[in-house]
Amino acid sequence: MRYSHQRETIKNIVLSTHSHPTAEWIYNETKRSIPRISLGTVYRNLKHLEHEGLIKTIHDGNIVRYDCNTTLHDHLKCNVCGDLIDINKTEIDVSKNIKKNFNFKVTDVEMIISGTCQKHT
Amino acid sequence: MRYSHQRETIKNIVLSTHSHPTAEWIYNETKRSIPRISLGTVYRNLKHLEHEGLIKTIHDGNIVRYDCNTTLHDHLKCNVCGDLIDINKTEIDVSKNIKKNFNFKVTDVEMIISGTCQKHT
DNA sequence: ATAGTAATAGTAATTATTACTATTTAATTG
DNA sequence: CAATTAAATAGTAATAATTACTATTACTAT
Repeated sequence: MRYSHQRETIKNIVLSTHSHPTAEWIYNETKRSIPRISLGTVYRNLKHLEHEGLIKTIHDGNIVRYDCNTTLHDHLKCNVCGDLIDINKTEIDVSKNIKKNFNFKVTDVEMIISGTCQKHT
Repeated sequence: MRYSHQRETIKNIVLSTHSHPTAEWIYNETKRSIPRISLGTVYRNLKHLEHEGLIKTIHDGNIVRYDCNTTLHDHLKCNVCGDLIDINKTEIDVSKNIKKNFNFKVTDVEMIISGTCQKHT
């Protein structure tokens, strides 16, 4: 992987926020220091960074977001303000704890566990 | 809600499969009995059916699927064949059980719990 | 310094979904 | 039953997010 100023800038921007930004937000932030950057460059480098394990893609409904927290964790999504709040795996083992620990009123849970099913053993 | 042959057909198709179909698949199935049906009609009626609580939307990465199982449950997604396997809430309380109960090798977990955060109390 | 090739900018293409509008059709009423 | 009314549809256009394409730029090794 050859050095590029654009990728370095994108990396620093994503790694410096915990706000789960979208590609569009990252694009606009990057434009502040590299005004002529291309949106395609942002997408390409986000893919590279994910492939290197530096960031993770998260699917917030049909909105794709990027997360600098690559540890195994989940999210609480507020339906009013849209915020995503990080929670650790251990904290969700009993879903009743969410109300107590986060003062968060749960209305829906969407979880997809990925892996390999029994057909491919 | 006025009766429509199109909506009735779409409803029957979605309710008769547990394969978590996409809008495109439902569109093609519906065309078999209503060849001139419009894709917009499919999307509009899937929204209606969801609004009535008859079906649920699930987000499989960036692919939107529809589920006739409206009970609170999650999914195992196989990275090899793409299948989504229904699992009940109680079965995931301890994630180690997944390997044992489903012979499913977990590589990633994506979960979003929706609701209202403490800022809106 | 130059050559070679990866990365970029800018634009076009693609895909999924929604919006729009003239026409059709289900329900209502006389 | 025929006429009326408004909801639903078909067909098409528009939108949004992402990817593909290509000529140009700029790292890096020699």
